[in-house]
Amino acid sequence: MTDHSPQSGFCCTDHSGAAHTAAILAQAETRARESGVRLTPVRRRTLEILLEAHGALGAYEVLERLSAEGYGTQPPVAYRALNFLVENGFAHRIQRLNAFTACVHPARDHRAAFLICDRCNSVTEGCADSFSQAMIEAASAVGFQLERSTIEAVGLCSACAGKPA
Amino acid sequence: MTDHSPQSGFCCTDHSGAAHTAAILAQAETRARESGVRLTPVRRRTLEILLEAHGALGAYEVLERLSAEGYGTQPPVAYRALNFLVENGFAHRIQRLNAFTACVHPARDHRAAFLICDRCNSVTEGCADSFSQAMIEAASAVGFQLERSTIEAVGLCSACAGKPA
DNA sequence: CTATCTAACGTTATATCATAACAGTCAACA
DNA sequence: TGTTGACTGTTATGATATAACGTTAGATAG
Ligand SMILES: [Zn+2]
Ligand SMILES: [Zn+2]
Ligand SMILES: [Zn+2]
Ligand SMILES: [Zn+2]
Repeated sequence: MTDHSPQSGFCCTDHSGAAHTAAILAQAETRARESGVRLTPVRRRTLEILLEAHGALGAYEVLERLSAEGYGTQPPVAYRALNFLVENGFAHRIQRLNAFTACVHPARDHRAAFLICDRCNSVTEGCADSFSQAMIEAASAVGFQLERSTIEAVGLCSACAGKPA
Repeated sequence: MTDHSPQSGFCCTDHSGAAHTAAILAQAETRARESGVRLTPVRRRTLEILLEAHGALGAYEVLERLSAEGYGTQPPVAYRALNFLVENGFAHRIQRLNAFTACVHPARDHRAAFLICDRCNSVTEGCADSFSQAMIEAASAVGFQLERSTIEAVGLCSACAGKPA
């Protein structure tokens, strides 16, 4: 149920358990130390908030929680922390939802793809390394030097697919 | 230079020539007639505006042009026309840019992928039917019923890759 | 131990993107 | 010819994101 190895394609939806949260947070801290970036209190708390969330969170939702806990109350506070997390591989931005989600395997370099449920808005991160490689090659065939890709799929998660419309 | 067949992967960047514009517009009109949707003046003009543009256009850019030509002056005018075009396969939305681009082959059913140049903001539409199929299968392996995907790649177009930074 | 520097944080103000809600128009048609 | 429904337009507002600037606090050089 909980295979985060890079070849596994899409993985499970449930990343909100406390065990996962703690483990992922620990990985993130290790990686931050190794790469010399500072996982400051706001940044760390923002990552925790994302990890505790069931789906992706909008910047203003994150801001609400942060300001309720005594951090800054204005949008840049949330956007700065979130952008830091995204730029350093601790979180991903979900374009379709204008929202952010914690990376489920921040310890390794990877290309991600996302499965977004139309019904319950759950977001599942999967590994898109092979898709990305194929796209880099297809793009290069027309002279385009591909740097990074956004892959977001919309449909029904397994939980919602079972239920009636 | 101008192969729009569905197997060709990414195709050329230059779709702004008058010949292309006219041909694509004609295809769109044919398809609209066939599928019983109404390509009204605002909608048709909006599609022309997208076709004439070199890259993707934001809704407010489209609105500027429309209102300068005597159409409505308020955002819903542009958003309604653009949403109509997207829903009916005449245009695509580029999530990363909050912008819209005319579909280069509105005559056929297809899954699109986009190559977005970081430097000049050009947008190239390519065919992603095979990627999409592969993703549907990968998603189905974890019980996700995939409906549609957004695939957007960022990098340097062939024109910009040659130039100095 | 100070002076200086800089990354990070916080604020105010504003820009940018998008939609809700409702009124007028007009062609289709019972 | 009255009704209907799709379309276009408006006003008003909501949602997302950033620019610009002052403050704080840890790091480093003197
Ligand atoms: Zn990730
Ligand atoms: Zn679901
Ligand atoms: Zn297309
Ligand atoms: Zn370019």
